[in-house]
Amino acid sequence: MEREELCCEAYEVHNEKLDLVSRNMPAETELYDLAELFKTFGDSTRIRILFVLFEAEVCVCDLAQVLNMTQSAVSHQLKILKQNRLVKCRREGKSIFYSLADDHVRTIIAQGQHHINE
Amino acid sequence: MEREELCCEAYEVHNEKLDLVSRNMPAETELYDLAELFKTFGDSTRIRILFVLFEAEVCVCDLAQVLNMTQSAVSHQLKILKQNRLVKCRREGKSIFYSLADDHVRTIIAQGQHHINE
DNA sequence: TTAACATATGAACGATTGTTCATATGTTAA
DNA sequence: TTAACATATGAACAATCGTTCATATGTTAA
Repeated sequence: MEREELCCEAYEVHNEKLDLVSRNMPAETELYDLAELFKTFGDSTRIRILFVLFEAEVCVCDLAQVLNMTQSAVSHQLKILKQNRLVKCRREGKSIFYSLADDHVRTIIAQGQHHINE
Repeated sequence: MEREELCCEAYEVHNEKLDLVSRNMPAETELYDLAELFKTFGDSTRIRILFVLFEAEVCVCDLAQVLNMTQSAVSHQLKILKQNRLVKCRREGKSIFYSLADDHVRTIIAQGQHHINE
């Protein structure tokens, strides 16, 4: 037997399981990146911003008005969403228009909705 | 025109967009629940726990050993995962075995992996 | 019942997070 | 250039979060 001591007094079964687990555990960096991605979805303000972008490409001041937030607060959250590649933006004159970066965002939130509505 | 003042000096277009947005914005409680769900995924310790449960139903002390964490820390995180219905558990003698609550968990994490690996 | 094991939980701590405020950057029209 | 508009950003603050430590609860065997 490989391990000296084990909990639960059920040695063999546990070793089998744990070997299987370590074979399929992603690398440390991927685990960190995954957590970071979901952390980005884990705030109702950012979720609201994303739902706005589901419907339209909008500028920062419109987001602030619709969500009843300060321009600064919106801008800070947009930065986080952009850093995690959930949104992209383009400049048009004085305004900067934000939109969804790709369709994974829709899929992930849709899966989340399925989970909470059952 | 409905609104008195608007930013970006582009009144009509914005009103159209914002009407569309407000029609499709989920209720406050759903936004909050969604954020709460994703917050649960937003920690690398909990992600690691879930990856273990992808492979096997395990007890708390095994999780602690595999993840090199204290039993207490694991137990606290399992409570959060359980509150958000990501895992379920059953007692077998002195041990309590944890497993995935449903397959949404796998799907959501898989979507997350797709997003970060592109 | 008692002792040993497995898990859960409350308090406390440092660390992280989201907002606000003030201000900086960038763009356009005059 | 200057003024006005749109957005970004750094510092500061309260609030939330994850871990640790000590201890409580629950189960089993003796």
